[in-house]
Amino acid sequence: MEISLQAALDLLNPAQREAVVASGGHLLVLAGAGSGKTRVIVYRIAWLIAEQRVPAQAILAVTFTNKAAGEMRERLLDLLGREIEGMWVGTFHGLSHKFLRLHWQEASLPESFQVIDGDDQLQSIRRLFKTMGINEDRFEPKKIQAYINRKKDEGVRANQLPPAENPYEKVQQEIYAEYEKVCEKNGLVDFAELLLRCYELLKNNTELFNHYRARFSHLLVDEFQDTNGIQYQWLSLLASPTSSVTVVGDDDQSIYGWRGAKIENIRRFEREFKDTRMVRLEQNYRSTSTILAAANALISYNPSRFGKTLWTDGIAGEPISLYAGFNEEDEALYVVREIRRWLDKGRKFDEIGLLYRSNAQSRVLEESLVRSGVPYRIYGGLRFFERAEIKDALAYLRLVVNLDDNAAFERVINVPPRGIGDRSLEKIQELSRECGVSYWAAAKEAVKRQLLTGKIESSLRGFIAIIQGLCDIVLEDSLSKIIQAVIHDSGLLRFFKEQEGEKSQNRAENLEELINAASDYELENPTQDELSPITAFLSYTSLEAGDRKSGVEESAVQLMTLHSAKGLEFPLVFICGLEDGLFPHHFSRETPTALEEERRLCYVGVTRAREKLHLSYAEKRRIFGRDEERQPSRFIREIPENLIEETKRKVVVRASAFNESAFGSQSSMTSMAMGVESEHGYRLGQRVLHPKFGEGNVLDHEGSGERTRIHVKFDNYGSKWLALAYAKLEPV
DNA sequence: GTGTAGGTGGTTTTT
DNA sequence: CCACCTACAC
Repeated sequence: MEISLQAALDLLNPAQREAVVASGGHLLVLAGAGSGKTRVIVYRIAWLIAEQRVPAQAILAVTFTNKAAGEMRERLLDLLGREIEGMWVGTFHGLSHKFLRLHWQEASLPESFQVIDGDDQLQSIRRLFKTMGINEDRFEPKKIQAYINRKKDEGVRANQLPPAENPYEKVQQEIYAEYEKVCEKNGLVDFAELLLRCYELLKNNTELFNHYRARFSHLLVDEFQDTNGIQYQWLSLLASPTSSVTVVGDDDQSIYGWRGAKIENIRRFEREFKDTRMVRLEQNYRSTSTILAAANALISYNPSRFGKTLWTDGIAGEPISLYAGFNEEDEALYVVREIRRWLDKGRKFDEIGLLYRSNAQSRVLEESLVRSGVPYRIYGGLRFFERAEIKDALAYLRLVVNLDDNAAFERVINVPPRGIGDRSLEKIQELSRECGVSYWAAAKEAVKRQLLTGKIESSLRGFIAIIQGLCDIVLEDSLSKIIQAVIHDSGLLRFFKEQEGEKSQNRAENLEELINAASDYELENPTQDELSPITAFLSYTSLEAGDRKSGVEESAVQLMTLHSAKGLEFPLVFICGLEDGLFPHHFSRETPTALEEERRLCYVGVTRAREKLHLSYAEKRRIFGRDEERQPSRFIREIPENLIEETKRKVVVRASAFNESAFGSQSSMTSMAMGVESEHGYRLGQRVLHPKFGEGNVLDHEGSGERTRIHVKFDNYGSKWLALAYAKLEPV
C-alpha cells in the first residue's frame, strides 16, 4: 500500500507535494478552486499514517459537511487499503456530538440527551414566547433564534452578556437565559450548543483537556475559511504545544459570512499558531484558461485578499457566452437552446450545471426545461429528515423514549388530527404548570380528573394508549420494527394514505421510506455500546438531515443555488440572473464586505465550469408580480470583454425551442413533456395560429369540454389565456 | 376543532 | 406572483 501511495505522491505538483509532506509545526494551505485541495488533505493523512507512523487515533480531521467527511473516509480507505480505526473524522458538530456522548456525565447532560435541529429550536423559542407572555409582533422568534445562535457561536452564555443597553436587548437576553433553562431541563442540545458545550467541557475539565490534547497530535481542518468563532476556539483549545495543525481553505471562496463564518480566522491562524508554513496551491486542473482568466479578473476587484492567482497550462477553450434576455422567460429559452446545442455535440445532461443566486429563480427555468423535455434535478428545499411527516414520526419516537419531552408531545398530540385542539392542549399545559409535571403526565392526570369533555377525553385516552403501547415494544424490538409500529399505530400512515392527492401519497411513501432508513442505519451502525439505538438514530437524523436530491438516477441537468454549487464542477455551467439587485443581491449592496462576499459567490460560480461558461441576465424581470427593468450585474463588467462573446437576441421573442425536435434518445422525459396530447388536440409547445394574434406556442391548458382554456404565448402579442370554444385557433 | 379566505412579505444554508 | 401564516366562519 505504501508503494501505491508513493506512486500517487509522485503525480502531485511541487506545491501539492510540499503540502502533503510538510512536517514539524503547523501548515496553512491556501488552495484555489480546482487546485486539488481535497486530494492534498487526504494524501496528507495517508502520508502521516503510512510514512510518518502516526497512529490513526492521533489524527482528528474536520470537514464542513457530512458528505465531505464520508468522501474523505472513503478515499482514505482506497489509499491505505484498510479502515482507519480510531481516527476521528467528521464535522465540527459531529465530532462535538461524539465527544459529548462519550462524556455526558462530565458535561452534566442526561445520558439520552437529544440533538435538536434549527426547526425544533425555533419551535421551542415559539413555545417560550407563549410561556413568557412575549408578543410575537415585537420580537420575531426567528430574530431571537439568530441572536441566540450568534451568541453561542461567539462562545457567550446568557450569564456572560454585558448589561443590556436598551429594553429590546434586555428582553433578548432574558429569552436567551430562559431558553438555556428549558434546554437544560429537557435535555435538549441545539447545534450551536454542541460546539459550545464541548468547548466548555474541554476548557474546564483538566483531565479530559490533558487527555485529548495528548491524544490528537495531528489536527486537520478543511474549508477553514468557513469556520466561525467557537469553532476556531475549539480548535485552538484542542491543539497542544506539540501538536501539528493543518488548515486548508480559500479566502476567495468564503461565502458564509452571513451565518457567522469568519474569513479573518485565516489571518488569525497565521498569527496565533506560531511556526506556520504557508503553501499556496495555485495551479488549477479544472477550467480552461479563458474561464480562469475571467475568475481571476473578477476576484481581483476584492481588496484585502491573500493574493493567489490561479493558473493553468490547459487550453484557452471557448469564449464565455453572454446573453441578454428580453425577460426571464427568454433567458430560460436561451438556456434550453444552449443545452440542446450541447447535446447535439454528443454531450450529456449531467454535465450541465444551472446556477442562480436565489431559489425563486428556479421556477421559470424549471418550466422551460419541463416544456422542452430536458430532464433535471433540483437541489434545495427540504431534505429527507426535515420533512414534516418524517419529523412527526420522529417526534412520536422521541416521546416514546422520553415521555417528558414536551416539544415532542406538543408536536404529535393532534397529528394526525384527532380532535384535540389548542383549547384542550392549553388545559393540559395549565395542569402541567400547576402540578410541575410534564405534558404527558398532565394529560394522564387530566383524564383522571375528568377535566375534558367526553369526546375529547376518549381521543386523549386513545392517544395515551397508543404511546403506552409503543413504549411496551421499545424494549424488545429492533429500531426498524419500532419505527414501523410508530407510523402504523400513530395513524400517520393511514392518515396520509386515505387523503387524496399526490402530495399525501408522497408523504405516505416517505414514511415507509423512513423504515428503510432505519434498517439501513441499523446495518451500518451495529449496536453502539451503551447508547440506545433509538437515541443514536434520533441524533443521526438531526445531525445528518439526509440527501437533498430527489431519487431518480437518470442523467439530468443539475439546478442549484450558487451556494450549494460550492465544491462541485461541471463541464458546462450557466449562471443566470446576473442583474444588479439580484446578483449582487440588493441586500448586499449597502455594505462593502457584503458586496465582496457576493463577488466571491460569483467567483465560486465561474470556477465551477470546466469547459464552457454561459452568463445571462434579463432586461425585464417579474419581481413580485411586477415587470421591472433590470440592469446587468457589475460582475459582468468586471470580466474582461475580450473573454466574452455576446449572443445576439433574435429581434422577435420566440418561444422557438418548443417545436424543435426532441432531444434524441438520451431523454426519456421528452415524450412525457412534449408528446402528451390532450383531448382537445393541442399539446404543450405546439405552434398554433390565431386570426388576430398570429402564431404562438401552447404553454398550458386547463379545464375540459366547453370550458377548456389554453395558454398561448404569441410571438408578437405576449401570452394569453383563450377559451378554446370561442378562439379560432388552428394548429400550424 | 377544523377548514378556507384574506393578508403579508419574500437571500444565500449547514450543522 | 406565490407561498405561507393568521384570523374567522362553520
